[in-house]
Formats: sequence, structure tokens, C-alpha cells
Amino acid sequence: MSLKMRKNHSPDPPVPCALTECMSIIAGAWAPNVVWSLRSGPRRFNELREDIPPVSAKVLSTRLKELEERGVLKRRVKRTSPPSVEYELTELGQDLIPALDAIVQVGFKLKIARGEWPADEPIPSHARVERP
Amino acid sequence: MSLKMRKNHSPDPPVPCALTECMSIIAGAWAPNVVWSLRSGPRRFNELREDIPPVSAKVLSTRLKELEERGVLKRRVKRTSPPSVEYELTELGQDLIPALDAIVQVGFKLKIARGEWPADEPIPSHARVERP
DNA sequence: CGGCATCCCAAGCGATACTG
DNA sequence: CAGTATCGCTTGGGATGCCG
Repeated sequence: MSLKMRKNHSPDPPVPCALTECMSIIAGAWAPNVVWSLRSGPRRFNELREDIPPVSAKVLSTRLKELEERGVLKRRVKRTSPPSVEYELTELGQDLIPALDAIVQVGFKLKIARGEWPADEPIPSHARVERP
Repeated sequence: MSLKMRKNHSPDPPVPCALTECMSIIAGAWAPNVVWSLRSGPRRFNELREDIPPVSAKVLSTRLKELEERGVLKRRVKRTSPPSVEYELTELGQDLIPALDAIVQVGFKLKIARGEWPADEPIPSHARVERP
């Protein structure tokens, strides 16, 4: 494909590489946390809000919808009373876990480098988010 | 500055977990591509612009400065004529490569799932960006 | 409980022009 | 070559309130 300089910002696929492709899924302030929070099983809307304290309902809702459209998770309505909704990772969602885990590992290296994590403490593998 | 209008957006630490920590480094449209482009050695400013076609000079410049401040890469000025500037990953920058590679792997899975990459073709390990 | 509607703000990015 | 300056747009996100 001829990738010529376009005068203006691309109406066409912008750098259609695998990296950008996947990054666009886990971009944004909360999407990675949502996926990460779901890695150990289904969670409900308000559970996710508690997992990721500062997220607003609007944004969480938006992210969830987007992640569902992208095939990362599934929304499941349980017709109980009161009705409850569960979100669960799809296979694609599961595929993201190793990538996120790799990112978390780097995050811990950063904390150690800044002395925010005791260096003698082992780096937790498959570390949890701060879910109390 | 200390007395911000407290009506909106949180003045408090936003989920200081390892995941968010590292994500903030590789967030944005181009930061991951920059790191990825540097993984096989130093690159110059305009080389990076060619590696990542749609990025503007302003944004690239901003990202590079930010990544340098964060300790991800080093800026090295060669006093030739005309002077040239090289950017190179630090150790921290290198640490990011496995994470980005994991992301790229997912990216290829996505492409395959959509039939944009021949399924019989092997998934390139440590795949390159489209650097011709 | 699980959202959506509304309003607003700030960051990120692109385009163009200009500089040392 | 390697940027900076300026501008304006688009997007993401927060706060609050309402609703089935």
C-alpha cells in the first residue's frame, strides 16, 4: 500500500500496526484497570466501581460498552430482584492479561527504583490491583 | 495552584497502582511507537518521524522530552555539521520492550481474528513496526 | 442496582509557520 | 537537521442529577 504523506490528518488508517491496534484497546485511564479487575472472574458494575475508586459511573459505563463492542468482555444480565449485571472477560480479554501483567511488572520496577516498594520484598507475580 | 477549584476533577492521588503507573508512561498515541522504534538501537529525530509517519514534529518533540524526563530514553547530541541528535533507550526503556512485545502479540491475534493477517502465516515474534 | 443525560474542563494532538 | 510557536479542534474524563 502506498503510504504517502497526506496533507491533513489521516481520514485513513493511522499506522495500522499491531502495536497501535492493541494499544487502542487498553488506552485511556481506566480500560486497563477494568480488564485487570476482571481477570479473576466476573464482576458487577458497582463492584468494578469499588475496585477502581476514582472512576465515575459515566466513564465506567462508557468503557464497558466500548470494551464489549471490541469483544474484550461480555455483559450478562441476571434477572434477579433487584436485577444484577455481570461483566466477564471473553477469550480476547483473557489474551490481554499477559500483556497487562508485563506492564504491571514494569510498574513495580518503577516503584522499586523510587524506593516506594521495599527492594527486599519479592515482586508479586500476577500482582493484584488494590482490591482490599 | 494549591487552591484549585475543587468542584471538579480529583486533586488526590488517582489509583497509585503499578498498572496505572506504567500505563501512564506508554499512554498516548505515539509514546509506545517511539519506544518500539528505538528498541533496536538509537534513532534520530527525523528517522523517528519516518518510522511513525503521521506523527507531527510538535507531538514527537513533546513525547521525546517527556519520555526523557521519565527516564525512558536518553537524548544525545552529536556535534557534527549539521548537528544530529540521537535518542536511545535507557535500561528502563529496555524494560518496557517485553511489555510492548506482549501487546504486539495481542495485536496480531486481533488481525488474525479479522482475517487481516493470513492465519497460516506465523506470528512474527518481536515483530517489527512497519519500518520498510 | 445499573445505568444515562447534561455540562464543563483540560489534555492531547494536528497543521502551519518559523528558527538556530 | 531538529526543533519551537501558535492556533484550534477533538476527546476523555469528572460532577451532578435523574430514571427504570
